[in-house]
Amino acid sequence: MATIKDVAKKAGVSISVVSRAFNNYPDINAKTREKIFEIAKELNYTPNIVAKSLSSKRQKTIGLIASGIFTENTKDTISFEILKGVYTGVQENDYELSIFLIDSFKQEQKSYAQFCRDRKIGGIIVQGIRTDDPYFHELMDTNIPCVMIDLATELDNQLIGSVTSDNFGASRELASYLLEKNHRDIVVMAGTKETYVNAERFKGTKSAFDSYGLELADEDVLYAEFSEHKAYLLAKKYLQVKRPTAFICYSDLMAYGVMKAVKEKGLRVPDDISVVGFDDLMVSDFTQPRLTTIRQDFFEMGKQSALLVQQMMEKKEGTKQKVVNCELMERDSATGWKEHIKEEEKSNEQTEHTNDYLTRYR
Amino acid sequence: MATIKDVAKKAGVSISVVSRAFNNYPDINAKTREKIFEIAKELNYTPNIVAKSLSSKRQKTIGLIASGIFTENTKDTISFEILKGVYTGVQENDYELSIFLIDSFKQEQKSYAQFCRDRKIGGIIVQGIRTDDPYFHELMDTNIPCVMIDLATELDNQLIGSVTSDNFGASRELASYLLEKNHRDIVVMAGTKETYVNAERFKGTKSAFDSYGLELADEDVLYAEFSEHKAYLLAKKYLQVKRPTAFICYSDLMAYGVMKAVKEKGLRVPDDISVVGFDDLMVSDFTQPRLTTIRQDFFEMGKQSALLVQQMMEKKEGTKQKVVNCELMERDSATGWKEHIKEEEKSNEQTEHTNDYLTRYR
DNA sequence: CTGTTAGCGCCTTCAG
DNA sequence: CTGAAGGCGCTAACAG
Repeated sequence: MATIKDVAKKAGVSISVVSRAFNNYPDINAKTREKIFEIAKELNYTPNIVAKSLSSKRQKTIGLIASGIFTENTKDTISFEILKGVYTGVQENDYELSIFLIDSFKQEQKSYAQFCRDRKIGGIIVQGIRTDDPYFHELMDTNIPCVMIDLATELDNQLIGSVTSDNFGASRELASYLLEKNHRDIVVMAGTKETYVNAERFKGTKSAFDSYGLELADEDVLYAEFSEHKAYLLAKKYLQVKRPTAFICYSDLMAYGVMKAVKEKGLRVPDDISVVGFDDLMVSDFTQPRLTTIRQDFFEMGKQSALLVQQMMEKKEGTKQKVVNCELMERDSATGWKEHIKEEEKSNEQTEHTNDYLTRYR
Repeated sequence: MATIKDVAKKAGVSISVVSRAFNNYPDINAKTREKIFEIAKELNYTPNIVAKSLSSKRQKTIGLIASGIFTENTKDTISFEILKGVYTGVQENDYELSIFLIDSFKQEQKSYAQFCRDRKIGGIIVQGIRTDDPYFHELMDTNIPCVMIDLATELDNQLIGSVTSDNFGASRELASYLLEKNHRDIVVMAGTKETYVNAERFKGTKSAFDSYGLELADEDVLYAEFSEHKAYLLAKKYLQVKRPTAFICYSDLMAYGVMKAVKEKGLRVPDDISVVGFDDLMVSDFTQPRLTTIRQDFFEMGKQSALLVQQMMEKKEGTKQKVVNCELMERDSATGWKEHIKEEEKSNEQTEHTNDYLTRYR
């Protein structure tokens, strides 16, 4: 375990020179610097991050605070994708990552702000935490730069950034997709009303309806709080009185619930009712039928968050709101309304071919 | 940001007393201790972990080194489960966790040992790294306690522990399950031969065959390196010449590949050929048909690893090899072999265990 | 039981 | 361009 001292001694300079060399200070003789690096390599020396973090003025560690990871549906692997993205972005510029996973069940939650102080965390990324979380507000009141994933920020706070999917655009595209296919009796299985992503998606849906001169009736908008089971129950109830031609769901999980309700009603997806989702979870490529949905690039969102928070930590200028594009994954759970009836009549045999193989290579 | 100094001053004691109070030293007056805690709470003080880690003799941070997370099949969410388990186990006892994700594609890998030194890591958990990784050996040569997940350890090194699934037992159960259902033409889609888990699973399979007086022919054991696509290709090729009644796959991913090959051959799963897997990935509950497989409890494995490495760091006695139980998930991809059932009906059950049988099916 | 005194390994003024 | 010196916040002997 070589320390900075060893390097300094062997190089015949003082430790402060070594330190400066390693931190890319400009005021070091090129030769000295070179020699130092040489010796460092020889001695297999790398700066101790802990000591560095303790003594240094500027923080180099980023905190990722994620909630709901333990309680969330196991089909839901979004947090992992985000984590991978964050890790990638953090590592790219030699920052350190410290993760803090919140379990909303456990009582003994610790203050996020304290978590940061104790670890000398200089910038943080929050994901999946609720805006009414008291610790969240405490955190916002610190002077630590913070980027939020999928959370709105009306506050014009220079210390707060955000990264989200293009919820509006994607949602608009999704609704348009159905509208183009002549669906007119559409019900929206929304998530949690107060939520930022929900609001954005709803705007997108409405915007698409607007373009067609259509309106969304209140009774055709259901709120299932992003829960598979609640969506199932709501859809089931709805189908007892009405028969729409399509469901737009604001999450894949809810789409699964809806599909279940539709099937239990003795109806077919998509022949009788089309169902589309939002997220593109892994499982959506394996449902029966495969779910047409919006793919969110969670990895990219994580990575962008890391990059953004670094930018803020380094006090560089730049936009503090990043939007990541989505992609419509056209699969088998939605079909044209009316047209498909004709199609079905003329070609019965073709259809069997499509659903057969589950395993596909991308 | 209150520091230990502030608390000491306000409490009218020296900082070392505060330090000792917080570290539960016995030689502190109960009243003093109480007062210190009181003031600490008042000042909202908690010890700075970085400073602690720098100055303390005993290390309190655990490293998780995981490989293959970025390159692995996206259906494969095993690493995430392990991570969650590790996090849980680490947090339970106020250790710190530092993660190190290796991307085998990237050239610029860093030394694991250095990673540990730089962070004052006192114990580490490795997952998914290959035994022929040079950095791995360097790590083993340090005096840092290390627990390996799903890796064998013949070495009787006091600094090395391991946590694995009960690969042998589960595999034996899996084969027995098929054997009981009268399958006799079974092919094994194995993983990577040199791998610990593969060897254990293979032993399990053989053990089950032994109990039935059967043997496994070499040509009926295929090695697909745990790859979905390779398994698909191997199965496809195999089916061109032979027609087994069942496939035992040493991973779910490979089972998907096999199912695909079976279906492409115009055969049905499980009516014509049964297929079973190992892992129980999320997707296995959604394949068509749903995959019968062995569920591994990766969360528990992660948690046990964390607990074990702590035990080693604290130099406590105890077993250094932990085995986590698996569970057979009986779903729809395997069924009884009908022709055998008929045969059996006419003949005596006793004959089943004779040598006749063995020769007949060799 | 408590205080004093060195560090842990590095960064960062401030002189020179 | 380089060196000396004083921390960062805490732990750990060692006296008292």
